[in-house]
Amino acid sequence: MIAYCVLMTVVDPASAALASLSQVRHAIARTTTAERVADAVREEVTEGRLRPGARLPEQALGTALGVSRNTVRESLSQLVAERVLVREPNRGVFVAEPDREAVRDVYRARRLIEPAAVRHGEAAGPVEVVAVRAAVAEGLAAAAADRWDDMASANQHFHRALVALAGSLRLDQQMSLLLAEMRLVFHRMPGVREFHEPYLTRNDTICRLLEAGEREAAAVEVTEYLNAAERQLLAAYDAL
Amino acid sequence: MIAYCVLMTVVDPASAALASLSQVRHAIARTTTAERVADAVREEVTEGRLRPGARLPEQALGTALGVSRNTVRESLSQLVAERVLVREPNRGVFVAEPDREAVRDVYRARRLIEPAAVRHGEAAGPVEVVAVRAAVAEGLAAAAADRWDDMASANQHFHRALVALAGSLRLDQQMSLLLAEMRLVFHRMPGVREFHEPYLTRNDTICRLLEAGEREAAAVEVTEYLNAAERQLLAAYDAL
DNA sequence: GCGTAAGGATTGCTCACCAATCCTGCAATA
DNA sequence: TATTGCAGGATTGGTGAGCAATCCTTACGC
Repeated sequence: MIAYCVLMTVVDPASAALASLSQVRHAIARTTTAERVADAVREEVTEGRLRPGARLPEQALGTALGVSRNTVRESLSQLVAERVLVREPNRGVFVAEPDREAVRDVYRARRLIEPAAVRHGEAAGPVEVVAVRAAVAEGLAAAAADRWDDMASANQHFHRALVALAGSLRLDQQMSLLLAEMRLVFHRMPGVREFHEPYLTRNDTICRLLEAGEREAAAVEVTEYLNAAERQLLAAYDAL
Repeated sequence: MIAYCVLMTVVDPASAALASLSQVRHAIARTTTAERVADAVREEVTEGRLRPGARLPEQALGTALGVSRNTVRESLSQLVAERVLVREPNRGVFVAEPDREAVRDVYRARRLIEPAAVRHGEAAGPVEVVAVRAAVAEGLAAAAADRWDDMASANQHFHRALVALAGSLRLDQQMSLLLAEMRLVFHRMPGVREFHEPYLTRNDTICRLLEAGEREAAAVEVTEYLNAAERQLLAAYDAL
């Protein structure tokens, strides 16, 4: 296999270039209708225009988006798999309402993944650390401009950048799912600003440690960050 | 919300009992046809009866399983999301053929998750360690009886049990996806027996360390295990 | 050998339809 | 009063036919 590729490179350099193009094929490939519908619904949910618990009737969605009910069904199934929506058999699909246990479970996973990525991530090169710094800057800028929604997004970018230190596409995708679920948690409670603001300086601290190469210290800081965030969220649930 | 539940308990104990029943609701819920089709296809793939690269025409599947093409499409979409199948737009869906890079990516993720679960898992109680021991015993028994397929399954149970030490349902599911992908890797190459057998004693070693409470040492052992397995698989790819 | 056109097969998607299930409201009953 | 029973309407789960677009194959012409 490898020998074959090498051979091709020797014989015909252009072929190798073409072969590498096949990796971006999915980018060229026209997005399917079902995907676009799923993207649209997902955005409505993550942006908070569809609140947790809201019902999504297939017929209504179909006519609203100008696509058939079958296509809608396909999209909804995908979002159910992503935990953005929940299907209740013979009743319909609803925007998920993460409960206390969901929060605890998500944080158990995050406490495992994020510090480990910071501590032992195999792709923690300068480029990846720069991405972390960029997310921190994005958050500070958004806060300075009073754009609180953007600050929340920047915070997600920060955590995504931390996991990216592991250099695993599959882990990145898993993290995206967890963060999408966190968005739903935030939409269930008030005070997004109050929640995220204190973490701006924490993010900066973690990033500085990373830039200084002190990964163990950074990992410890991440763990404390996550513990504090979980405590705060659970307390908010109690007060609900 | 919480106050309301407590109130109900005080006023009417039977209501609390009924409320607890809602937690097993999903167990009652009749499985949908699309799900069953997905399960069937997934099993065909993981059992190796559908080889990597095999094509799955929607029409043929539908008539073979006695369901409509729409239902088949829904099932296939789900399996594509699980990475068991790959969809090539306007061409069809195929059993995935994990390449070298897929193997490297999966192992990057596993090297992050598994040692971290062993090292810092928050649910590493006696019960969970017993589950690890059970998987080790299962593998030894299968090997003693020359049931090599069962030994491979037992090995997967072992790694699932390691991740279960973290106590996160979401992490468990992510691990299931990674292991399903590994099954496809094994089906692409010969010598399942030769590959798995040497790891029986390693599994036992890791389990002993866990039982002795030496989690750090166990985690190091898991890391070396994964490194060795990845090297062996990549070498097998080169020889392909 | 290489480009190209015709033909067939499959996918992506729509539409119309039906049975089963669920929800609602209302009457009947204890 | 509170529960039970029961039409009715709405929604879901699933089917089948059908059509345009795309892809693959093959044959043809140069």
